[in-house]
Amino acid sequence: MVSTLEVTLVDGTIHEIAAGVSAGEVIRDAYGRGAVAAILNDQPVDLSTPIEESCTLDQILLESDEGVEILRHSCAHLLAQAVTELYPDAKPTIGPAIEHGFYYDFHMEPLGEEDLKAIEKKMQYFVKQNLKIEREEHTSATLAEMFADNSFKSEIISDKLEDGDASTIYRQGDFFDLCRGPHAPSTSYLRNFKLTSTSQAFWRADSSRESLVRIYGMCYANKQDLKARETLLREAALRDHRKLGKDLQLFHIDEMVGQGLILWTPRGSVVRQELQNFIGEHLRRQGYSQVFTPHIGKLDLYRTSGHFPYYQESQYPPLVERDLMAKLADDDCSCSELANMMGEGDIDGYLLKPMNCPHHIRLFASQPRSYRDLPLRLAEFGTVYRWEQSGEISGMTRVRGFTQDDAHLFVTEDQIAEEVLGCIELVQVIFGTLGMDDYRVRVGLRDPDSDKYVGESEQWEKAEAACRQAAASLGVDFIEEEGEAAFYGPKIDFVVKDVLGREWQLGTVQVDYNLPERFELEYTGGDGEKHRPVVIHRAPFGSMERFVGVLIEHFAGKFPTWLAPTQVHIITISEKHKEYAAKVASELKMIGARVEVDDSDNTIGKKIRTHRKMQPAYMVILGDDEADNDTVSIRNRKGDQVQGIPLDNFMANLSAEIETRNAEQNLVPPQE
RNA sequence: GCCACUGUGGCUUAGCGGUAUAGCACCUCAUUGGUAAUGAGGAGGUCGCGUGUUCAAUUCACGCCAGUGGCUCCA
Repeated sequence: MVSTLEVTLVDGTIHEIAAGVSAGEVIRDAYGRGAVAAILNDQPVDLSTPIEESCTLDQILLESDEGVEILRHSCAHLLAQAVTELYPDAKPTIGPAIEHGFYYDFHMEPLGEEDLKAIEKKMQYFVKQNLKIEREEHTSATLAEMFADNSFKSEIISDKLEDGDASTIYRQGDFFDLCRGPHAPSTSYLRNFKLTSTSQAFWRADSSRESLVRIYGMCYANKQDLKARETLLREAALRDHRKLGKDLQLFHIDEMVGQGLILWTPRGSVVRQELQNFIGEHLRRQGYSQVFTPHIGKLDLYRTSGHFPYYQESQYPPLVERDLMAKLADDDCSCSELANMMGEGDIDGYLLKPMNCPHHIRLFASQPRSYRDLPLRLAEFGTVYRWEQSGEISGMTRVRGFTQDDAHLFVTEDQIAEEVLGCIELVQVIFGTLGMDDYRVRVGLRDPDSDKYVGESEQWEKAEAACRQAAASLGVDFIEEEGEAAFYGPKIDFVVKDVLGREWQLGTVQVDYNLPERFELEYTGGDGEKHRPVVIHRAPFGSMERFVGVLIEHFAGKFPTWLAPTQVHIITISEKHKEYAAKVASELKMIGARVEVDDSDNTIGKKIRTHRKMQPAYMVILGDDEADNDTVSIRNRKGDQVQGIPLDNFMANLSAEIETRNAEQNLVPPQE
């Protein structure tokens, strides 16, 4: 007599089944096809799992987030199967699902692009075979035996499993892998995948351990999703600020000048200058004082601040005076001796500044300060230099020299909350004006296990509390992340994504009790006693380079009128209109517009096509009709056009659009 | 810094052991054209840099520089 079990589905219906019937069968009867796995008593399991007791059951749809994640994990196994078949010496290590796909790390000889194609082909072959993916349970002893030839898997087994514990493997064809599952039922579920790239990784992300070959792939539930992702990546490539920066002549990076060093072209400099003017207006309103400080400072300054001892590897090496250098050379001083003497302060030198705060702090300390002077807000577009690893440098977003829209606010403890809020409001005004609403707020805290921070615990706690409180008062979601603090204090960061989904920290506000302590800053309070101020560091753009890089992608090179490197391109119909074009150009320049004239003898279609590439806010076309009536014909970037607009009218509207920093272009009504 | 890949006139690109394609851009001439390419002609390159192999290197090898995708790092 076969016993009968009750299976309760999420919709509340109860199915009576015989013991040993698989979860998949019950689900298929109840919901039809479309599941990739099941949830049995709140545990994700394979569809093939036999039901032995009464239970609750739900399906994981192939098209759901959880379903696709399982698919991606199974696809990682498929990759490992293909790799081990083609390269019998390759040792699989780990292979998880990630956003959009999966990767798998192998201990093997490095692969090239050709190899990737061959692996992909082999994977497709296994997909066609439609191999069953089957779960097997084994004791740790058996598992240790099965994976004896793979030291990585052995390490996992001995680390994660107690003696006598059982765990599972998944088998497809001749291939099997240690894995908890669940997995898709068979390889034919995995057909919508594509291998994307290879890279080096380290076993357990530890660079002192074995170097591994990582293979990345993407995988989706259906063909449309895969195609959509491919299309998105192609479109993203078109918005890439490195490509647009070249096409639109916004910046140049020169081999001869150096890696990660941005040369701003005239057109790019316009964008930067407009942004700086914009922020300058807000600084004046908020009571900031503008300062200028040099690009270098003595090593001792940075020993005091902590920059030199704590972050030596990410700075350019110190500059040493010529006479001292000559003397050291005469004394046969070795490089390591020199480094030691610098580290210990036996000789001094200068550092390219990695941050602006020490200079600003010395400005604060240059005079006796009273509580009446606070808050003292010192602002500077200060250029700083950091030795980023060569492989990490990229376009404008990761560079070695960059200009921060920096400021340091010297405040009393009572003023922290209000001043932090003022900083955050500034960031929000800027992001709002530019239509950047897709950002997240991150409160960066200490990593409790790291010793890279300066200062006392007590001060950190106060500062972290201040940041939390400020973030909470924002009214937007924020997350706290350990290990994301600056070395002198916690911070509130505004993080945006670029077109490829990579995150960049832009605006930042940091509360710092430590540097005032290290520099022994003081002010006289209302009580006549000496008190220590708190420093708030803030940079709403972060760096001009990174911000403009992200902005190029945000606008796809189509800057709003106030930011556009050239705002109006004037195009003549024929030679007869040169004179009128010159007149219009000079009047537009009188109101401060950035204008270019094309009175060449190319055809009108040709000229429009050419100028479109440079993305002016508007093109103005001038012919007989316009010259005779003092009007203009205007064309926007979308190709909408309007004719017979009186020149005065156009100028007034253009001025207004620029002055209000309108993110939209409104001078041409949209066409049907 | 590490791994893989890439580097040909301003841009996109063909080619490959015998100093090199084509398109766009540029210049000249003709054309005076109303909203996404008028026609003809011309000029422009020590094929990233260096060393080696070879009778001969842009092509092969090695080293360096720079870029791309990742890894690691990121005050």
